[in-house]
Amino acid sequence: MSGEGQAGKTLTAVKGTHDILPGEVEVWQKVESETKRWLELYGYKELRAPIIEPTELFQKGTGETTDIVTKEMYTFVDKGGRSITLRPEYTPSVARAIVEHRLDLLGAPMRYYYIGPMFRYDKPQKGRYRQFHQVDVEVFGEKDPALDAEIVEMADGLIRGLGVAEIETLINTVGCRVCRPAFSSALRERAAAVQDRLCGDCRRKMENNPLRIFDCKVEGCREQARSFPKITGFLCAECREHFAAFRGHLDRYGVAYRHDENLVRGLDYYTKTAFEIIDRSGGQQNAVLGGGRYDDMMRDFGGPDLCGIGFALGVERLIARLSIKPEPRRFLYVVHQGEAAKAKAIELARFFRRGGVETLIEFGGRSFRNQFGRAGKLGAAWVLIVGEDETAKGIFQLKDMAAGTQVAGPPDELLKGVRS
RNA sequence: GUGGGUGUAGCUCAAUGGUUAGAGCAUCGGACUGUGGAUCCGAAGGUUGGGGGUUCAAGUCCCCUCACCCACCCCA
Repeated sequence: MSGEGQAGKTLTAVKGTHDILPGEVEVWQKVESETKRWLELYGYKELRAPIIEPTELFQKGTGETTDIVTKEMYTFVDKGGRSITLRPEYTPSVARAIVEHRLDLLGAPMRYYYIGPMFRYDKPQKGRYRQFHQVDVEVFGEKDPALDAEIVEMADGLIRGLGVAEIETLINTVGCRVCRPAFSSALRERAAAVQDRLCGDCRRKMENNPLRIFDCKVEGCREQARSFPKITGFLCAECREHFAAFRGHLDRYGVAYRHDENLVRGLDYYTKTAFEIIDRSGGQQNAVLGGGRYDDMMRDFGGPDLCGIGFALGVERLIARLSIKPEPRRFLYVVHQGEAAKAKAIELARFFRRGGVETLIEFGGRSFRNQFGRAGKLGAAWVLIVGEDETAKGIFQLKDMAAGTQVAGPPDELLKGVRS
């Protein structure tokens, strides 16, 4: 394509965004409906927040130091001079909605889900897009580790239920404000001692987020990281008990998981439980789902002291690993010839649609042969024949395209035949 | 933001620096004006991503640029 401002430029979708066309959209619809059904079995209700939010929401909620906030947000100033951001993630919006509408005073469980687009100004690659879609799940106000286990069991069951078999569920704990500082400084100290053997990125991580050294892909760093202190040795009593109880519940559910001490989450607000579901069949962007607990986020955000836990599932990443073929829809194709028949055909199309049958009628005015050919190619289940004779008698022909059989009758009788 | 790869018809791909850039599939029309996705015949479809350069001559070589793909960073 030609560059900006050049003549002959064709318009294309914005970099990192994609059209989801008929043929593929049916897979999305299936994933969305199955997801909704599954989450609602666990008592979740849909909460729909706007796509745009005040920029400040993410600065406070997601964290000023995160990559998302420092370099990945779509931010603009609106005509009223407000700084607006297309949401890069959903959790802050839910927190805002709870505070704004005082949902915490309703007495109902604060279990929410949402499926929709998120926006991050990343460099696109496989499994990573500038507009992408997440299934987002949030629970606020429940601190029992039984919930942590229930959520992981639900997430695991959702992905398996959709047909991704080669998955692995990873769990870890990242401690809390009481115990993490000691761990961080121990880690920083240890990393500093061997820093000449770490990559540049890790030397940088050493300062602001030493936990992330654990998920570096450079072999030298991985090797060093193996001898680094583990979080489990630093956990406070509360975090230790929480993690033990969480695992106990997972065992009771029979969920297969692996404790990965290197699992850290990218967002600042996580506390205690962290989990991820990855696809084992290879590929780089293999994290299909990630989440954890964030017990301090709501309070830091200026809201009530409510703990929270949740996850986000990447819909594109999930669908890339699915091979489901939705059932083709069965529909009726109306063929007609002549002016009077055309008028009747239009009337009959409406009659069948009102009767609940998907009906397609086209107005090309071609031969019956042509129209039949087209009905066959489009995959019509039935063809309704409306010619001069039929129109005059009020008795029409209905052909079953798969069987090749044909019956005659008045419209209401044919409708019954199609619906049975 | 950093690095690598690829750009030719709607799609998948051909074309030693040398005629008017081709093929398959798809589309449309005809054979075929009351019954099928087949077959045969035909048509349409392109500023070879864009711009500049080298050359008698560029789809092909060089530079720039854009887009897509892949990887890093980070994340879903």
